[in-house]
Amino acid sequence: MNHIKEYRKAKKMSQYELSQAIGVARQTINLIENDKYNPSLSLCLKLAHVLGTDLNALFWEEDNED
Amino acid sequence: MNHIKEYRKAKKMSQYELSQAIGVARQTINLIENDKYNPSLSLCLKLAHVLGTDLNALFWEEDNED
DNA sequence: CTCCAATGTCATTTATATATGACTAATACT
DNA sequence: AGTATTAGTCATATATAAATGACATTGGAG
Repeated sequence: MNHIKEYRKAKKMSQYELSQAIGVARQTINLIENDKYNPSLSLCLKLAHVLGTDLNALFWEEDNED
Repeated sequence: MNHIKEYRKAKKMSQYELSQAIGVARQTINLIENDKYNPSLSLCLKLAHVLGTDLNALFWEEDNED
């Protein structure tokens, strides 16, 4: 799971607005928020910048490896 | 630019060893280290785990606004 | 120097991220 | 009640990440 939706809501943006700000399709945002697939690094970087945060805040889970 | 090569060298791993540890082809590691393309988030996460670091350390550049 | 491991690179193929258009289901507002 | 906006989802098409096999180059060790 990622935290895109939380950060997007905090910015009071719709999926459409976020998609336009980044330059991707609305469906792409929707699929990523719902973990339907696996965005590219460059898209992750754009998301982090537009949402005013960083990669770890959006995508990093400190997991235990067992 | 990313910092994969530095972290890989710090672990004294070859591109091949890193690729095997992650489960991708050696060429994939090579291309990513040389910024030839744009890895997926899941691959970035695996890299960070195997290299004992996190997403920001490997891929985040804090751009200053001046 | 030779030998070998590590790296860079190329061409081809396969898997999948992303785009596009459409439709439905909520949610919000009058 | 309605209408508009937002969000979830589907099917199809395209771009590109990643796999594979091969070959050339570099760098280090003997």
